[in-house]
Amino acid sequence: MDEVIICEKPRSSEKIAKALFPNAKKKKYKKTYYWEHQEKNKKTIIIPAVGHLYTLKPKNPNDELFFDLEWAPVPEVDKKKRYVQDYIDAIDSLAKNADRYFHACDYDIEGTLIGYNVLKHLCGDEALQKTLRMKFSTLTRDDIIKAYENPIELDYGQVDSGIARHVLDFIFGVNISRSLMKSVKESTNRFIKLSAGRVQTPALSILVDREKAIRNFKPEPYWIIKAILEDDIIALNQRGRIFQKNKVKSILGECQGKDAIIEEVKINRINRMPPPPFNLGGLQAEAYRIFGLSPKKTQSIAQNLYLEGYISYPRTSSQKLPKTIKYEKIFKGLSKDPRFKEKIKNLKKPLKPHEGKKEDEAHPAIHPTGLLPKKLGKHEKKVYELIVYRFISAFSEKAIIESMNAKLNIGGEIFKFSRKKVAKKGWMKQYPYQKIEDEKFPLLKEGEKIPVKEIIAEEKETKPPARYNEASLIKEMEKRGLGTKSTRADIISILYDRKYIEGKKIRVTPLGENIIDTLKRYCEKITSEELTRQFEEELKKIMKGKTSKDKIIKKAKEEIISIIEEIEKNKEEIGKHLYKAYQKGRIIGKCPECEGNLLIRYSDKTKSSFVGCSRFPECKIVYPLPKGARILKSKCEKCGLPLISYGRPRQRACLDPHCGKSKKDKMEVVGKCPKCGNDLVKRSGRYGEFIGCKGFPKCRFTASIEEVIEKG
DNA sequence: GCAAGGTC
Repeated sequence: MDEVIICEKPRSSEKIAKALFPNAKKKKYKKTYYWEHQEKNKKTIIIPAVGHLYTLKPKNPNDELFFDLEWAPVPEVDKKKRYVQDYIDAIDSLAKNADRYFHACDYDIEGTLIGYNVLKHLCGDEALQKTLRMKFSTLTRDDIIKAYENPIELDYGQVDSGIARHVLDFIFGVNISRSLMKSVKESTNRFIKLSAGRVQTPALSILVDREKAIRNFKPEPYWIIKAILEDDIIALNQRGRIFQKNKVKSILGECQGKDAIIEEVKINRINRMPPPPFNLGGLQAEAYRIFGLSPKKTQSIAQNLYLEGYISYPRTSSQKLPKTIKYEKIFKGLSKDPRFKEKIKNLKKPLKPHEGKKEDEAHPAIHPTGLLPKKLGKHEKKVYELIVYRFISAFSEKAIIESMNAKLNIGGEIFKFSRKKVAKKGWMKQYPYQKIEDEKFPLLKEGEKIPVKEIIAEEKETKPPARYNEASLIKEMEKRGLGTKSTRADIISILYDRKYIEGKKIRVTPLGENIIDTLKRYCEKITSEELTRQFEEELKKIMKGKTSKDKIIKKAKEEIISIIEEIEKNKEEIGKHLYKAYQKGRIIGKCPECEGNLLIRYSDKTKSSFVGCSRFPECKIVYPLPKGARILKSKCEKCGLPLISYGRPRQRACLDPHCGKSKKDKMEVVGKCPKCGNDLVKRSGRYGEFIGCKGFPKCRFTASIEEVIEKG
């Protein structure tokens, strides 16, 4: 009897194989691995997918609108994912026509669909009829064995809602994106890559709202009143921000020149528990805070560390560290590094981690495996150590913060001040990224009178809300349920790629704002979280069998048709506005030679960006842009053009590569050398300007300017 | 080309 167990990914196939058949043989197929176990007359194959092996594509790519979709192998649709082919081939050649199948992918909608598509497309005609579902919530030995011994039926509600999720995202996102691009193309004959989607558009909308709030913000002046006393004590008037100037005057009048009476001195001790172990979002936020690494970079570093076996699975939302990960073993491994050992020796037994609230059915929080890395890159090392120290901290003792809060009465006005110091360092000593406060507590007694050096009113301004950065945007998306732990960083990078947003402190470009304004008018739903909510509800109904996927898809199709019709009707206006906004965002300064603007342009011929004048072809001013160059806000001191940053390590220079160089170096090409074919350039010599070959001194061809003009 | 979701 042949038995096949289909797993979602290589890592889980290994765990499942080892749990069910400790003696199973690990075998290789091309670059992939699977497990084989022979027992009496039963042979079992445990074999992995790599996430989705199949993806949707339009049946007919020439369709105006894409509603007719079919499943196609991922590598066929996405050339960057050729590695998936080996996994498909492995299943195709090893897992066909078995006597029974186990669907052992993650127990969620996507996992169910991953396994379903494998069974449907790769395992032979009858495979799905011979399929049982393993249901487990953790990849622990006990859970896996239980799931194998008590399999359930495949839940077709789950399958259908998975299919519906893919279809809905595709027909909304792709069709609306295409219609936006089409309106630009047809009204301006220009191509700009544009996109909209259930997750990226609401994310962009959050940023636009913030952008508008910042723009519309009117700073208001306010005052805070401070009392300066001895021992560097600065006490704050408890009224906080005062917006009326005359009130400030009257308060100053009340308390100026008077002594302070200490009304109250409170000393408190507060326990500060260690920070929770990392889930992916937490790691991304902390790596951004401490090292300035982008969430996408952190994610790919974590993925590498995981593949090398140094850390656990990083795509987790859990902040829990269950005993089953075997604390002792991990610490034993880590202790081989003296720097880690130094911290680990401070841990008190029994080992018990302080955990966070968030859970993940499939994986524990990110933690080191105990296997020490041999050689790591600069950033990899930083992220790895961050994970290790965070892990050690979770097992460390709480810290105790001692605080002093004092209330002073100065001429009837109450002033407050507080001081903090760490009374017991606990985990703070273990986590090198933690600031340890150590303020001195002045000796103050209740009822005592102390002199006041000065009372001052400081004028300040209310500040606009802060801009998001990548890390804080990920947190916001997490809070609103937009995207998943594994997609958020990628979605933000799409917003950058499309030039909807720019900068570390994220600013929205005119194009980004225009996309949102346009979609708000024609398809408000896609700009808010509403579409995600609606999907969630409908998918739940499909799952419970309360409605069918076909009904839901049909409804969505009608909705999209009416949206696209509206866009189509107004395509002239939409397209022109989008293009104009796109151009506006590309302006980087004034042209030094004419009245035009300098724009970032793209050459299809050289497949690279450059800077050129908006009055082209009348004005032919161009500047090259090195690959990966960024145009800075600051200007060149010599010529006023913007500065650029480029190369590795990053260096700064004027946009004009000839800026600051003498005229001699600025070679103006006037034609081809008749002698050697090299460029002819204008040069200046002792007797004025002349034309010479660029190949000098190899080629010594020269001519006078008049001669060249004469002969053309 | 266009989405969002899995994963090496």
